[in-house]
Amino acid sequence: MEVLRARDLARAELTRQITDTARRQLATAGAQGLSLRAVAREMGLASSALYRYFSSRDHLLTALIIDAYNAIGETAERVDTAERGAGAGVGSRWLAVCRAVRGWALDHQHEFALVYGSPVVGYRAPSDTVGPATRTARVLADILATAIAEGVLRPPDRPIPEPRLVTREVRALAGEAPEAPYEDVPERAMVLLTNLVGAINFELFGHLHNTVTDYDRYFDAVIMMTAAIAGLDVPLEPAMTQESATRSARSGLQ
Amino acid sequence: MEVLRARDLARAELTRQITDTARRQLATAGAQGLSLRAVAREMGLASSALYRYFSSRDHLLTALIIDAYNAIGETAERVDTAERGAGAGVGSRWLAVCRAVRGWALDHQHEFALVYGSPVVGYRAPSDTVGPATRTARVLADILATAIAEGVLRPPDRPIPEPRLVTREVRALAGEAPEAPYEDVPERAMVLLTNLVGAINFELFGHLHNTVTDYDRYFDAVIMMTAAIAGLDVPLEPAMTQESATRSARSGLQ
DNA sequence: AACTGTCAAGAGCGGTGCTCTCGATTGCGA
DNA sequence: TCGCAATCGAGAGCACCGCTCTTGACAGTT
Repeated sequence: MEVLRARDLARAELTRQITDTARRQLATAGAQGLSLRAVAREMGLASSALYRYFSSRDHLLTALIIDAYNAIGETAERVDTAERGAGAGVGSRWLAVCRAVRGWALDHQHEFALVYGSPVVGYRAPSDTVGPATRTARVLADILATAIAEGVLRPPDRPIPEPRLVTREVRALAGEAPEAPYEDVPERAMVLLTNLVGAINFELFGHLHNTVTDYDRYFDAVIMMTAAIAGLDVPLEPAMTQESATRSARSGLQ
Repeated sequence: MEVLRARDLARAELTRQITDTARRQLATAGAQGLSLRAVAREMGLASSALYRYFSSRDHLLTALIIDAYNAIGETAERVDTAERGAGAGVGSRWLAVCRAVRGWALDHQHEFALVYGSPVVGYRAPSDTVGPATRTARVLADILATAIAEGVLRPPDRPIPEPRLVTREVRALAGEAPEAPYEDVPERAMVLLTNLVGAINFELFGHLHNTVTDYDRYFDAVIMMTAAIAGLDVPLEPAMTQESATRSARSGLQ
């Protein structure tokens, strides 16, 4: 038993080394540039040996995608927990989480593009990815639910009329579906999430080039403006303390 | 002279045939799947012959990108001109243009992903693309400028304070920079454009899967909600007359 | 008719994902 | 303790890719 476990351990270790190497390669060559041969070469293995661990390039990609989703979600959860622990209000929590997601994206540009950019052609994401994919959404939904509970969410000027536009699963993401006058908050939350990802992608993909002067301040302003869609007030005063993003995406991914 | 012109004509014709074939192949294989050899094979040419017309795969990609930008911009311009001719208000014009852009994106998913999705690795867009890229933005900026001129744009509740966050070129996109209380409209317009692209990408990339019940109505709601960021009222009542989008992107790109 | 520039074709280079076979090693049950 | 079976890495090979270079055919000009 023990020795068998030893073999499995060795196998797990090598599997981890493969994904790590692949992730490093992803950061320099992009998703479509991910080469099994190059991974094998860097590890000093024959390319065929990798197929003992990942039966295809797609399976390796899936592993990387799940890892990326989890990393983003874990970042969001950690930052929100810290903010909540520091007694921050819902607006500050919201901004902090959004900043943290952007920070992660700037630090892991190709990984972010892997999950939120153009899908890799011929690749079909298995259902294993949906769980990790919702972690970030869950954090954001929880903040909005807290805002409702605290009574600090401004009801919308123009509510989205029936019928509801999001599925039951989404409405249930932050517990029970909100009651009047907050019935359309799930729809509005979806817009906020879409815009968060969209704003990051826009920056990452280079479309902000020559259009924006201060990327950090602009991002904060975007979050402030879009949060208003859900009636959430985001304070802009606190000094920028991006979690880990040091460089801007001025140049974008290669 | 005449004969020489005949030769140039033949060359132009073949060039067009190449881009058409490449575009068709783009729709089935994606940007990174674009293969010069496959294009040549489909045309009954030797792969090497294509290099007489496009000195590299990147040059062919650039041509496709410029074509896509122009097609989107031309769609936006045409729809807006038609709406304006029909006496539509700024809100209706805005919605119509956004719908048209989404419609084009749904009909040309991989082309849209080519310009607004993850950049192709190793590809550096030449400056030739910036002109066509701003056509759509110009249309949207013009609508907002009209809204200001007509006095129907609601001033923001929380203006973006100085300093301005967008470059002078962007501020000048719709003529003169707007005056108080509309100084921050360019920033807000940027958010609207980002969100338009982001919402389409989110749908195209499959992230709306299992979260939204009615893609068309949801998109309209998104546009209505985000337009409010700039103080623009978008009417939702008029029947959905998507320009050319017939199928939804429920499945997304392959 | 001779020349000159343009053209498509073909071979070849180094790269890719993936499959298959073949030894070598390793861990477990008898 | 020994033999067997499972596991492993290596290597060759297939069909594909972008791209380069050379070659021979052709057309338009002089």
